[in-house]
Amino acid sequence: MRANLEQQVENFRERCRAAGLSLTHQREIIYRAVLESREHPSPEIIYEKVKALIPAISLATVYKNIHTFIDAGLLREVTLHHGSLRLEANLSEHHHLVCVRCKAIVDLDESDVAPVHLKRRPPAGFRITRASVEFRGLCAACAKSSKLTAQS
Amino acid sequence: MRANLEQQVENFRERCRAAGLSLTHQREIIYRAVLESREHPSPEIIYEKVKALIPAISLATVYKNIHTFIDAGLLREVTLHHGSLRLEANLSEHHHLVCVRCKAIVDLDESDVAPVHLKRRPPAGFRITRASVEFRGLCAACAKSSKLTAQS
DNA sequence: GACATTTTGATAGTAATTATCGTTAAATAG
DNA sequence: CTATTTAACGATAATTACTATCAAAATGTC
Ligand SMILES: [Mn+2]
Ligand SMILES: [Mn+2]
Ligand SMILES: [Zn+2]
Ligand SMILES: [Zn+2]
Repeated sequence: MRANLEQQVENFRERCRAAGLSLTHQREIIYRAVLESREHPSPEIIYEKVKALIPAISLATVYKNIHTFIDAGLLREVTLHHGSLRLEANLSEHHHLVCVRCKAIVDLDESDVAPVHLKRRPPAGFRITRASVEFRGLCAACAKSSKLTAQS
Repeated sequence: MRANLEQQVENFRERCRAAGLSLTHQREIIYRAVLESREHPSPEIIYEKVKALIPAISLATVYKNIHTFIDAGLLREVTLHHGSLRLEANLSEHHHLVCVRCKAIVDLDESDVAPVHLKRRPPAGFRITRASVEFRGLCAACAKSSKLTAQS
């Protein structure tokens, strides 16, 4: 499941070529920085790490490449809703259906999903208070208007 | 599961009193606006809805009260990571453990979780491409430093 | 290596959110 | 019911995260 680093970097180079992306020094360093991070880093964190290796790098370059990589399917974003706060008053346990295109969020009742549970003990003394499932996909409207555009 | 509106508003009033929060006109209108929204609205959307009823309301008031409500457990945020983009290079199907306090995200292997699946047909022609579980709770470090502060 | 095309770095600009502060409304005491 | 205290509000400046612009530099192709 966890291929070795150089193998993943080689795969990265191939996918860049396939996607017609120039293989720049910056790109490889940025990609490696994410690859080596276990903590699901923010662009700022990546910027700090990359700056240690390429002091002259611009924050804009980091952001631009992160988006390039996401579009090419080389990286993924943890949540589709980092753009702004999204609220709900429904405090009952339930799940969500999210459209990767328009970001719509639809509630799914708890009873509509097979019970989720962690088989192993949570790592490192973590106390779990709730669990919910996020189903990602395309809503009907978006599916109609787009016939496959590299999606997470 | 879906109590009637006025009942929920009455519950809201009680919880405000219990939490020592003044019952202002603005608060009730804001809370109702979220309660009546099925679409997991952003603060801007709530602001627009509320403005129709209280034209002089300030956007800052909407934001402040939303946070007051979240802190009091009256509302919940859909994602704990709306502050900034969080990345991952792990493209395999897996799940997450998230600390509600420090926002740390830890990977859980797919094999550690009972298989998730939707029992019913997805509503309205939604095409699901992937599903992942988010377990929320407190990491060991945060559990140590906080003995219960109203958490989602 | 020369040329066309991308990408980069610097920086100005924008969107979402938060802080500040003087004014107003809610809660409480009398 | 009125006065007083305290919490909340509205206007707006400030901050944070991100995006657009554009001239200079690096890539890829022949
Ligand atoms: Mn919901
Ligand atoms: Mn992950
Ligand atoms: Zn959609
Ligand atoms: Zn924590």
